[in-house]
Amino acid sequence: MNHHSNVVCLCPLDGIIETIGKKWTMLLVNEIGNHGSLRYNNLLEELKGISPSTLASMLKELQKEGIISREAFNEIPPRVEYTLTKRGKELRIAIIPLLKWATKKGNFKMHCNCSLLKK
Amino acid sequence: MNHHSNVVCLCPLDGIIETIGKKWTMLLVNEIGNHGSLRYNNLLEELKGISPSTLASMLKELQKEGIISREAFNEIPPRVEYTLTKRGKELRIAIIPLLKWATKKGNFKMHCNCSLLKK
DNA sequence: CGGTATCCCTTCGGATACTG
DNA sequence: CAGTATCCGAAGGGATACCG
Repeated sequence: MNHHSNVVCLCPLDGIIETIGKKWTMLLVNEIGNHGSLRYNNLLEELKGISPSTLASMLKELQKEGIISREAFNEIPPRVEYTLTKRGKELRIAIIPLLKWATKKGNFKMHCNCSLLKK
Repeated sequence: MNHHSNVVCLCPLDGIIETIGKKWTMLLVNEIGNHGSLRYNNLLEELKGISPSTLASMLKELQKEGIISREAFNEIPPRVEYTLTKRGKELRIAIIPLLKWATKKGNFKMHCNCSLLKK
């Protein structure tokens, strides 16, 4: 029997799904991805509604997962920049099918300007 | 400037990400998808560890999202079967890139038998 | 500027017992 | 068999004040 042909298992997702599913994760990945790099206070403004403590803990978690990287510059005033790692950029690509799937919900009206979803 | 060319927005994910990110969602979708259809008590066994109340609430949420459908048969003893909708099947396909992404984590060892991830 | 510390509320989800 | 009802602990995440 070849009923394995379209059997999917989810073990690769173990652990990481808990990170990805969190309220701010994809928004954060996306915001950084769209800008190239961002600073802590930029993110605090752009992600309207996130609290400083939540942002700080998310940034740490995403670093731990190898999705973003943090670079601190020795300046006054201090400057810290967050960027996507290679793996983080790949994540951003990997969710596009999911975005397209979500877009196809009957009542969804596109009000964004995302070339990757246009067709 | 054409910096929009690879700008991604996540508005399609509004709402649905909270469902997808929940602990049991993808496991449930997958389990039903792999079997074709399953009954409440089957799911209770297969998804080792899920509690009856959690399962019930997840099943309702996934129905509301149009991902699974419920069919009740008028028999004694009662029989109820859950299957994926067309949209649910599409979801299952849409997350494969995410699975492949997760698989590429340096330390991940494949111990499943999923033909869709084999190459 | 880039965070911590503290407090607090809500939601998630497990355990168990019960029901139509 | 297919769920509900009740109770509960743990985790997510917001508000605010403060720190190096």
